Amino acid sequence: MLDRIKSEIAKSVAKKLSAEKKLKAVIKENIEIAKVKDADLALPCFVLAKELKEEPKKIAKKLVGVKGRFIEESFAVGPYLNFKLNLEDILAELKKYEFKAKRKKKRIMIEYSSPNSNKPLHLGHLRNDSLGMALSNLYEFFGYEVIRANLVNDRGIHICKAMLAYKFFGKGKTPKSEKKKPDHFVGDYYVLFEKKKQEMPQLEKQAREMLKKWEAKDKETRKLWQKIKNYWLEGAKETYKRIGSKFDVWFFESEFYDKAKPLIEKGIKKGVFKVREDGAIYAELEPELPNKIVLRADGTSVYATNDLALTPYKFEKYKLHEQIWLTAHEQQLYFKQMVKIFEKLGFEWAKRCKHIWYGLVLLPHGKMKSREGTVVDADDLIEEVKELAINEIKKRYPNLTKTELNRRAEIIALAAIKFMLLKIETKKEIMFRPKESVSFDGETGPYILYSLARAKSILRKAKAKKRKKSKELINDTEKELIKVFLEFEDALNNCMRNHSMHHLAQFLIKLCEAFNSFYHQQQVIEQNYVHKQRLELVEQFVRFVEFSLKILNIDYLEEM
RNA sequence: GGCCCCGUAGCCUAGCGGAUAGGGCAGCUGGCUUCUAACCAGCAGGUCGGGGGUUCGAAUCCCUCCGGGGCCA
Repeated sequence: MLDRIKSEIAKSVAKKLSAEKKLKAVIKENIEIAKVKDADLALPCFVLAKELKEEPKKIAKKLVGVKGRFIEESFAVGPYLNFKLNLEDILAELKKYEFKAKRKKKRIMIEYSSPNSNKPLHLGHLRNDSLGMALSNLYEFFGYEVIRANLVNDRGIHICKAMLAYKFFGKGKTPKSEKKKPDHFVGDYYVLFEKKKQEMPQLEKQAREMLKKWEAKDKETRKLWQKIKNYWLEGAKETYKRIGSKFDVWFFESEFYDKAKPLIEKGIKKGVFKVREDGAIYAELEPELPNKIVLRADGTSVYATNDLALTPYKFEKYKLHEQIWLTAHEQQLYFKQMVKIFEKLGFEWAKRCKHIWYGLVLLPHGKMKSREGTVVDADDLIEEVKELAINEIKKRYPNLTKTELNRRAEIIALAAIKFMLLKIETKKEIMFRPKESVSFDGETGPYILYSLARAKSILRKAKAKKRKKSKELINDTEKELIKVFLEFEDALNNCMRNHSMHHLAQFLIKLCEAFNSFYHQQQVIEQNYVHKQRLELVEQFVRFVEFSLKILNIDYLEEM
């Protein structure tokens, strides 16, 4: 929508300057949302000055009085040519605007979440999943065919630790018998292992032996492993469903860790991989990057072994054009190394592997460590926030049914958590302080949901009344609100460019702030009639907020 | 030791080289018989970590130092 308006205005300006095509493009590029109150859009003339070899001030002055579509008035302030727009036209444009993007026909796989199958999802996963889902939605909006993938780390020593603890201390126990969510049931044995290890140091050795047995495909070990894994999977899927994470494909490390041998041999012949004295195989990447071990001296696999097999498989099987790994910052070097290795192995798709990373979610005492129990568990967090939401709802609606109370609280809690994680730039670390981080006031998910609910309430009540067109949109708050809509496309484009959803979240905050100001100052519904344009403005607000929330994968309410 | 991020009021945060650095939380003042007060209006709060450079113009780009986080060795 903004793009169309920009184009029109650039056209008008270019006409006045009798500018060539190239200059017209420069003009369009430079048109921005005005930062001053008495204008809607602005054209800073600095860049034009270079092109035209004239002072910016003079150019702005010369352009005063530009006429054209959408333009109500144009005036110069120093080197700026400011525009007041015809708000009726803009509103009409908003009404016409469709949330459709061009079809690019490129297939992309976005791998996100990537949990370990020995413990429940934690707050870090919530950031990953929130981003992963939102990014997937965004890519789809931009015309990609997105395959959402989850790679489960379901093998390794940590898995065996949980298995071993269960074997020793969990005889006959099941998630049902213990009344525990199955992934927590598994996680508890992992924690128990670390605890018991203090008094039973032989456990560590036994875990390693178990891993060897597992790799040798020992029947009994595999049976136990499958059992534990199924428990975990059942619980994890419940959480994924709850937070709205969806996956088209599940990959399990156990199915790929031992499939890289042919590629490794090929790599050795090509000179990409070398054999170290002790027998370990590594990729020589120095001096550009540190060397990377791809197979341990004892022949066991590392993460890289798995990705070495999985990534080519992904491209081949799913005919991908691009691929994204979404992980925390800590794995940046690792993926740089992987891309380099794939390049050296001669895979042409290597350059279309992207690693998108986000800053860690930290706790006041530092990094989350599941082994030490300093983890904010995803399910627990959602429950806690939900309790807070229940209290708030009860204050307002003491007579709701339990089911409805529960339904609303769930949606509000998830909105609060997801929005908290998405409104901050991807690269930034998030310091999580329970009380302050998940608030319902100010720039929060509930604030967005509340604004939307208010708007929807107006729409419901306005249905029965006659619409009456007023002469014009006069009030400042109406103008400010319309102005914010103009930033919508920029917000989406920026999200795409920076792989950060905060632009869209910040847009929503701004839009809701403008809406609430408008709401307080302007009455939409009068006793006998409804203000037509104001109602249309509310309709557009609802449409844009709903769409944005869908991209962010945040569910909303009709009433709140 | 090498590399990657971050540093904006007490706290959190926005700001694809351009107008008076924009919000939120906490604090203070005011507003619910009018479309939902999870809201709104206002006050107060800033050496944009320090220094240097590039530029007509720097929170934004470059260099350097300091502080925080992470990865590799």
